[in-house]
Amino acid sequence: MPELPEVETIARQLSEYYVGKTIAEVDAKPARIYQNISASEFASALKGKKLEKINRYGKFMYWDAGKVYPVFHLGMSGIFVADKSVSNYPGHIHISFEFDNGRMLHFQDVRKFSKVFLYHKLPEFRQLGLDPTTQNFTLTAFRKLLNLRAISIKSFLMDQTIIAGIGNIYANEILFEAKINPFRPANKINKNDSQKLYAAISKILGLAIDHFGTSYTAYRTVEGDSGENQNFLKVYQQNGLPCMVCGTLIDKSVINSRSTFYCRKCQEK
DNA sequence: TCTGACCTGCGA
DNA sequence: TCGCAGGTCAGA
Repeated sequence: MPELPEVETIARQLSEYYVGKTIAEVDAKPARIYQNISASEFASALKGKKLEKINRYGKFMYWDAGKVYPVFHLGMSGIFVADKSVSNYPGHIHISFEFDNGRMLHFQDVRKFSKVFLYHKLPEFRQLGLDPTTQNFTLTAFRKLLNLRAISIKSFLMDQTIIAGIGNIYANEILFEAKINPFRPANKINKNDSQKLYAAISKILGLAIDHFGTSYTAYRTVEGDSGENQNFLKVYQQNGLPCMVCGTLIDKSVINSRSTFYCRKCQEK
């Protein structure tokens, strides 16, 4: 599910509602989502802890709960809901937090592809590449990364060890914005196009954050609302519809087993 | 570098 | 009933 804009939206809402509050109770049901800890250990480690800060790196969200750091990757269908009444699938709630102000927070994942970790020091995410919302993501750094890889530019954008946070929806939208064919090898992107691509990454992700993310299927905000960015998509799931720029019908293809949407005219090879 | 598996719900 | 879906990773 969620790519960088959706995780950012959730992190911002959780910060607003829950930071500064103490976790009074944790009900963590055993599930395969726990990676380095059991559900019961996760619950007992967090009970009584004050939620100091909520951060995000790429598609990972991590909490600072006073020397305890739970880390969440939301997989394809993981969401946080403020109240069970806003959940479409209450039977798929895996963790429930009760805060000292009486407010509840539930973690739900229908498909159970999420991952939950717990660390006792600040996580560093060394296995991940640059987060495009950080200061380290410069045009110079981006061009260096491009030159190193012969894989398709779409695969490049979605490789979390190169750039952290871009998934299938935004890879398609970013390439359309930059007018670059998704099959082009990353190391064949020239100087002019690398500049356009670099700008498109920030623009598309920024707009999606402004629109509270894209709700194509499972994603909802903490309050159970849909995001709004699905109303602004130009190519993702638009196959067979005319391109907004030139009118050519949007094409659908497959790259690395993932649906790929692009305009053959605007994004010529 | 690519494919299939993981899991469940939905729409054609 | 079947194929597909925002992701990741092991294994070929």
